[in-house]
Amino acid sequence: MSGRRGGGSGRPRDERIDTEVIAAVLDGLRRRGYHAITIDGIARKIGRARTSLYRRWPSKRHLVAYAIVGELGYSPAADTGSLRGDLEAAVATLRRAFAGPLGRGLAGLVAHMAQDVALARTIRREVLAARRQSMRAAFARASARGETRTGLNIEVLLDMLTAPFYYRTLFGHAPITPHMTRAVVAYVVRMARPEPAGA
Amino acid sequence: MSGRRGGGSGRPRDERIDTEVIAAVLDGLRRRGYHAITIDGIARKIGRARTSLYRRWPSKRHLVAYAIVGELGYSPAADTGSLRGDLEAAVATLRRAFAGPLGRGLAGLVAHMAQDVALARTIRREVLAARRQSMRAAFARASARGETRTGLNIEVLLDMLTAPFYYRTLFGHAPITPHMTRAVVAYVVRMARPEPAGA
Amino acid sequence: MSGRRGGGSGRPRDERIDTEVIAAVLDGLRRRGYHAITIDGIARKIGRARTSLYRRWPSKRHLVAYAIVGELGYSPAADTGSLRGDLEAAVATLRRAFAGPLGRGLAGLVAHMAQDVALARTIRREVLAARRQSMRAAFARASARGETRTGLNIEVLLDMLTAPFYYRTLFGHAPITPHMTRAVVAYVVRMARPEPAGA
Amino acid sequence: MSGRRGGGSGRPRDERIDTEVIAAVLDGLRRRGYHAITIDGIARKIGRARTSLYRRWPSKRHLVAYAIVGELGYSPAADTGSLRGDLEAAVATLRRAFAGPLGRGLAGLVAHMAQDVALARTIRREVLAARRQSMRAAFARASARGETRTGLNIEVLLDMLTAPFYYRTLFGHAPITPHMTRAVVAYVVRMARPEPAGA
DNA sequence: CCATAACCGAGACGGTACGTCGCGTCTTGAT
DNA sequence: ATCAAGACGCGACGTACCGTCTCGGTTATGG
Repeated sequence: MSGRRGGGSGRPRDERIDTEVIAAVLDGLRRRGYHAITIDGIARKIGRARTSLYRRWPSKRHLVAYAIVGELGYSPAADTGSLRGDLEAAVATLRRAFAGPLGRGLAGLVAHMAQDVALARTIRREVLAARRQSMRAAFARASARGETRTGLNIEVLLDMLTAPFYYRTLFGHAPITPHMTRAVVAYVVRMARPEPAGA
Repeated sequence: MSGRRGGGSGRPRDERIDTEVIAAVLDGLRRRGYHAITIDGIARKIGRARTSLYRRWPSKRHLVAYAIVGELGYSPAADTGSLRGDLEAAVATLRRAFAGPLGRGLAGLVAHMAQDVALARTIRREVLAARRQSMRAAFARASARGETRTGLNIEVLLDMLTAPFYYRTLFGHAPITPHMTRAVVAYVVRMARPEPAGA
Repeated sequence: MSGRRGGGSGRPRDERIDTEVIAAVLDGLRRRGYHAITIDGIARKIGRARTSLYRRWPSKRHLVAYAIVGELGYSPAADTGSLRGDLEAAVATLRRAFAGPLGRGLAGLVAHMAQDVALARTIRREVLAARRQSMRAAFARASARGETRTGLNIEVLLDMLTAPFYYRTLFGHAPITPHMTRAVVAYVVRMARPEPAGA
Repeated sequence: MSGRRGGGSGRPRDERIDTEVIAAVLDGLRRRGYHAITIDGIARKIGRARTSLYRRWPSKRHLVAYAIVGELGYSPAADTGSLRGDLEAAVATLRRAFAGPLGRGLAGLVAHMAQDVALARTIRREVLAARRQSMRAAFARASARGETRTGLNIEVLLDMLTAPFYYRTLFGHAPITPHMTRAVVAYVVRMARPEPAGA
């Protein structure tokens, strides 16, 4: 997402700039929110030239998206031995991410996705897809262990599992708490478990 | 939300302007998305003066929020006799709204909520709260009919029921279909139903 | 050259801004030369918004051209009773103009004329044409008085009369002095005078 | 003017680059004018590195000045036997030069002279001075032949002779034609000739 | 019936951020 | 020491909206 050079020719990029920029963006998100982020502001804060940012990211939205993607990272798809454990691990990374700068930045990111199809595609591929894949794997393991019934609509379950965290972050009608986190996972597990034997 | 004048004296407001503006905003949302909405653009499109818009709404975000709130409207809180029916009715209004201009405008609204606490409060109060209240009532009726078990975390259930629609609209990783709608409602109903008798 | 509004509608232009801008431009030309002129610098110097300049002139070159045209002004085409007197009066306005900010600005103006055909046309029309016309009239009066011979190539004479002032200003190989001014006029008069009777 | 390296060690300069650059600059001047000349553009056009240009000329204006000086060249100071012939020869080289890329480049050169005193000095020395010296020699020969009267202000005559060509080139109010060329020379010769005997 | 007050239209104003372009310098690896 | 490649710092450009303001002109209504 941050343009890379081809061969070994030419003066090499100063890797520190990348780090400084991302740090400044995340700090800006955390402290004042997305709308306060300015290319010029970032550049001045880290004492670099505006040009050096535009050399790496074609526009503000790409820059912020890049920072957010790095922050959200890739959930390690823990294998804890139980569906509940796996899902709680997956969801915990979401909760942690949203508690930091990402929480304030998410709304801005979403807005830019709406006006830049390519950006939206990238975010879906780089962030959402990876996380969903790891959660699908958790369901597959549970299925192999006989913990889940058949005919589940996994995609919908994944939405019901994760969407509430995005929703609460974006609309702020209720906080994301450990209790709420456990409740969501518990409900999903309940939906997925096999029919009781004597039915 | 659209500012009103004081006494009865003076030239009266031209009510048509309100209508024209809202229509133009929704049309703009539908056709080109939130970021393409411009106070000046709206004014030119309907052949009115910019002043006339600022006289009604203090800023662009208020205007757009007003248009969106009106479009989302208040879910009629249908009482169909069954929890599944009630929830499907409630969710159907969401689905319809997101299929129209609101779908494209949601991201922008969310972004402005993130930078304007007062606006966020208003949206939560005027839009989310009303819808949630009607759904809570549906759960209460179901409880009275003995359709649900006790100890349910209704707030979490409401999030799991509605968040997927916001989530899919904002991130676009999967479409909102009738099949998906039914699946979500079915899962929620399943989570809420009483324990099978012979357990 | 500075865009004018149509009817009487809308908030009227603040005429002071025009004056302040022109004064600042001329002062900048005089003190630091053309290349030091900056839209933003002008705006800051007079405490106005950059927008207010762009509202009047579409670009820096238009602004500077406008300032210069005003400064060069229109030579009043004095009628002193003799060709020498008329030409000296006409040339004197040139000399005065080039001694001020215009001298430093002329090179920049010329450069911009070379890259903007429309601007070049305007300058020729508004500045050169007017001055030449008044000098042509002086020759016509001299002709009526019998001071000049027939068959003169007036256009070439006008170039030989005025070009040296532009030339010395632009290339700086020699100063423009009263003595040089008189010499140029004297030579032109000599070229134009009738053949001596007994030839 | 094109910087030279020190000792004999190291990889030798590629002389072709000098030629390619100058050719590209003159071609750029001719086709799109001074403002379209770009260090980077030149380098790309000839497939060389920007560094190779900066190694030879310290800045864009030096490069262009160098190209122009070479193009204007040194007038051969012809000795045709008559003042008219000598001056026509001298002026013809001017006319030819201005008909080519130099014509479009002159304005830009003049602008850079205005903001770089050293450059201005160089141009005056390398270009103007040489040409004027050769024309002064022509006047000296004419004086020796008794073709001119005494007390002439040669410097002013030289300006009146050559300035019109610069002037018309820079302002474009009239073309430079053979007819106009002859007229200018004829007027200068007329100004310079001795007083008619019977006066 | 006519004065007042709020409206409407038009557009200038101050301001912020954007993304682009060109400059001239610096840093690298390879001839 | 050159060459090719390209990052870097810098400064200015012109654009786009924002939200505020100041005009002249319009229209109900209340003294």
